[in-house]
Amino acid sequence: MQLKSGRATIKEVASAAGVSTQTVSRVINDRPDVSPETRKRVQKIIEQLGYQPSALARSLIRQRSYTLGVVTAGLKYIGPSRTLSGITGAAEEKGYSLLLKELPHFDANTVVPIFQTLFSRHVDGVIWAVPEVGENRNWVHDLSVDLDIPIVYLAMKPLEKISVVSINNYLGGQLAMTHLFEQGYRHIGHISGPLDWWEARERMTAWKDSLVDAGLEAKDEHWVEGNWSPSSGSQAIERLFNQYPEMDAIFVANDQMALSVMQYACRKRLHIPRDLGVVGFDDIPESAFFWPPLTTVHQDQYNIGEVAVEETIKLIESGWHEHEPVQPKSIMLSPTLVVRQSSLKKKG
Amino acid sequence: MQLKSGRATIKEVASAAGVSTQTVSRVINDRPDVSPETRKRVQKIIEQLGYQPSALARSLIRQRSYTLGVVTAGLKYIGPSRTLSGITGAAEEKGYSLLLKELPHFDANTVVPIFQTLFSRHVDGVIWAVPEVGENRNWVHDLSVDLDIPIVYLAMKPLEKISVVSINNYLGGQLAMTHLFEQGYRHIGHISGPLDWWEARERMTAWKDSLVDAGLEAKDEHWVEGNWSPSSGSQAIERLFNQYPEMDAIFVANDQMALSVMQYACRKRLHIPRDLGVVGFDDIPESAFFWPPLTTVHQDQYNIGEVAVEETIKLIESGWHEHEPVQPKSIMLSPTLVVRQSSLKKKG
DNA sequence: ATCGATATCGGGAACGATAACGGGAACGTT
DNA sequence: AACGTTCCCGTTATCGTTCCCGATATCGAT
Repeated sequence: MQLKSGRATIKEVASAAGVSTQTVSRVINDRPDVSPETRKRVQKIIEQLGYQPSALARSLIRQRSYTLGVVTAGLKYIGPSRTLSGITGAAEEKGYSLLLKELPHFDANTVVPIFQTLFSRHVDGVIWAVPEVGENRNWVHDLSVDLDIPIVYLAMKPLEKISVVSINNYLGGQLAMTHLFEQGYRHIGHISGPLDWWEARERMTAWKDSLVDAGLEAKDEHWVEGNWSPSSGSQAIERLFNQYPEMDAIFVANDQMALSVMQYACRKRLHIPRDLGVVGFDDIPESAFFWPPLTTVHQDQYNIGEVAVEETIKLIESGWHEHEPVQPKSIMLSPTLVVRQSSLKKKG
Repeated sequence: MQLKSGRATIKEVASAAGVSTQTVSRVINDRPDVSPETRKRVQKIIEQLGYQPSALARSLIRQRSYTLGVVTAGLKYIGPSRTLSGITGAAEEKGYSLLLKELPHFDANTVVPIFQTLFSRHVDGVIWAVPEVGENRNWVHDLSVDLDIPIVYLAMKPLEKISVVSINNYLGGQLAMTHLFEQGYRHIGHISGPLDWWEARERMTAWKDSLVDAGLEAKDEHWVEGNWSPSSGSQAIERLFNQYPEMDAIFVANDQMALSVMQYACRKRLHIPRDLGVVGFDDIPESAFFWPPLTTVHQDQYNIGEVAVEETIKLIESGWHEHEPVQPKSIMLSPTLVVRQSSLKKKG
């Protein structure tokens, strides 16, 4: 079959088949009132000309584009891109196309022009795949009031009356801490992510609450704020050991920082997990091949993207058949703990 | 300013301002024949209504959409997503939107429906950001003959009469090998990527040629094929040491596999770089924090995306002003060597 | 007073498709 | 024979813009 970049139009097909454009339209939309012979004849011409209906023209006349706007940030990190991958997969399956925008940074305040572009292209819905950092959530939310298309937010604090899909970061932190307790660690430090991130605050709070619930202390000297990067992890672990020499385990807010913690331990001749238990967060592919292999909280970022698409489309299409409008809701996905050697004091 | 998802149309603006739609059109396109007062009045109404011209309708009537189709694969890996990030950055800057498609795998033969979707949405050009694996290049190329919109290919072998943007993988391999020679290593093994990848073949050939050029042997027992993953690296290094016990250095085709080589060395009490020099490829962020830090070939994948967008737009817009049509060309970007401890035998 | 040039604006068609409606042919029903 | 159905297909209007052309007004020059 040949592709001619959609140059053939419905008119050419119509005149080649000796029918009206309306009839051609009926054929390509599988509508009933066309005689079998005519249908066959038209289909043959369509095949010959490599005709393909213009999605643009269609979007204009029907008032839907079957297009989703996706706003992301930090594609150079593995998390956001995995989520994006989930989005492309699910969108493809549902027959939706994607218009992609990427913020220059996580808390970039360039929201207005981005939404303008998306709206001018008549997207049916928007997936705001930008983690909640600083005030960025409010910038979007202020715009989206009274919007007549659905928005689904990712990786932010669940709120009333809007759709949010997030990993339960707090639960993830609890899983990590419970595991460390079970292994007999009692002096557990924490390297957090940057605290303007909602996800970092959740993980941090879980660390603190878990300690308190276990009747242990969570002093300010027991944790340090990092910025997700390996190099910030290096600095953090150094400071932390100065402030908290008795520390025998550490819950690190992501795997990249955990990696540099382990490198530090290696340099200082500290044995992991004997002298220091380490648990990370994210489960990046390298984690299983660190030395020792890293215990970490696994989150299925691909699945976040899939769920987001499904939610968005549900909201969109519920608007078509008026009877039972779907309400926005928040969805919390549960992470799991992957236990590897870096935290196995008991029988490691 | 309020956003109403583009509900206001040019007609409403026109009647609200008491002019024809034509005049409104002239105002929003900054055309001269409008009186200053009228212009101001129209602009005010536009502001009030939050009017935004429909990019869809525009794309239909002008015959260009200012939209690029981007086909990618393997977004769950860091390389493709960095490139995608470069694409979004450059496209944003040039005022183009992106329609994103992701192949389910690198050598998926679902090319036809993907192109159909893109064409039906009237993209002005396509960036084929899928590395050359197996026959996937031909599937696309067969379709793209006689196409009236430009296609720019990424990460594949340069060819006549088409536009390709690639990293010079062969040069990267040479950089790695030259460096190992300089450090005094003579028995250099190789773990390649999967050889249906063009990039893997290039790196492998560079390894082989470099050995031969240096008057050394490159036997079949001196290298093993991996599949980019850390676990394949584990298996490969094990096999390789059995086949090639004298090996004193190794050039690994990517950092993830190099990581597991180093983990293997750690288990076997081999000292890096003394007993085994290691050089990787990619320069993933973790590499600087492996133990020891990994010497690797750095490729600027973000820049590939940027260059691809620039090339595509150059080809597109050269078609508008007919006088000097730009010819497709191949661009090879040079990688650089990042020297870290894993290969510094001399003065490490 | 007439003409031509310039500035300003609007009408109609078109881009490629669909929805709503209407009309003719063939058929059966009364 | 008159009527209503059903099947099939075409006409017209529309989506939101822009382009081509023409219309009017103004003003200085003849």
